[in-house]
Amino acid sequence: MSHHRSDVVEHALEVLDRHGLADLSMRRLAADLGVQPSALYWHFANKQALLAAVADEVLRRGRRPVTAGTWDEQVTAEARALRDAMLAYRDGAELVATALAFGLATEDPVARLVDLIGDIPAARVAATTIMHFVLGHVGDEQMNAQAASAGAIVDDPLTRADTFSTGLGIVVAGIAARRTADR
Amino acid sequence: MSHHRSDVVEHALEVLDRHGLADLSMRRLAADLGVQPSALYWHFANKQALLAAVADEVLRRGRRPVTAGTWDEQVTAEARALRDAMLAYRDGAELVATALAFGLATEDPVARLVDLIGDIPAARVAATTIMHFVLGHVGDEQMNAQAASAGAIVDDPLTRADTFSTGLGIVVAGIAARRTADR
DNA sequence: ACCTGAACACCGTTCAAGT
DNA sequence: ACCTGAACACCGTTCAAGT
Repeated sequence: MSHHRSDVVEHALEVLDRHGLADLSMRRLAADLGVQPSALYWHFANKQALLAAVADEVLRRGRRPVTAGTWDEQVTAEARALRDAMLAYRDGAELVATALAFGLATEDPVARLVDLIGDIPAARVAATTIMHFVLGHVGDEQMNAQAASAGAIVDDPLTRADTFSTGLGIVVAGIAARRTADR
Repeated sequence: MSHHRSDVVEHALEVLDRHGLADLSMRRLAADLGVQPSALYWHFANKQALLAAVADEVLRRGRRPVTAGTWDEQVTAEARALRDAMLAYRDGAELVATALAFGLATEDPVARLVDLIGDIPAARVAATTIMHFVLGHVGDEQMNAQAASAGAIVDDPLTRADTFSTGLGIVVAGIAARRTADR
């Protein structure tokens, strides 16, 4: 029986979550779908395009409506939603980071952050700074989680949530300083 | 004739700079050295260890003595030095990011930043936030540089240096707010 | 519209053996 | 101390052909 693009993405998400990004190969995914590797190339031009579609789906599923509040509350909420979206799938941060870096994602979380930060000249730089922070922090979190599950280190989720808040607070405070300076 | 560990790293740096991280394979590097792929495993346990050694060398070559000045001037100078170090080699940021993420690097730029930020509870989080910013920004820069050399986009080095300064200023301002709050 | 079959040009890693 | 030779178990991608 035949598959859609969306079936492939759905299956890729499962392989990702169960085995990690390193094991998400075209050949393994094809085997998982009961299909030849070459069949995937009817749906996607190449592996990067497939991964971009998967990253988009991760971001789409994590999207939250904009909350009421001041700009900094909104930016903070958006950053937390992005963190949750990426934490929901194994290696989510690395996946999203590469998709964004290659410019293949259609979801654009940076654009949403730019809107929330508001009309200052540095809005774009500020938004990508937030995004870099979130990607970097969650990337570290997921690395540590993996090391911990391998028994290499002890991992405290409470501490991780705490450092995220503190780091995010630092960046948001920096943007606040910019905003008052720029008007 | 026989090689040292250091010869291998040196050669890897050349392959990296000429062909990029994606083309830096054990087999290609071995061919470049005039040696069988298996020979590399006498020098390094695996590819990750080899890449960590290369990342260490990139960081080592970019290291600068601590300058005089206030803490924020020193942190800014250190962040700029890290940027320059990674910009000096093609895909330097991605290389260093993965080495640091896997915890295999012996160079520890975050520890240096912690020292410069000083004795506040959030020093470690603040330092990794700076590091995430630098890695993310330079990673984007090197992606764009590659896209530009492929003729896909126009790339203005002046703008890139400018966004780096602005973004760094935001994070440093955020840390400054923390420092005054925490004492 | 969706897939097979077969091929091409690659990977990282191990291990006994050589000098 | 440093390397060869050969093998193992993989990759992504292309393309003619099938239904």
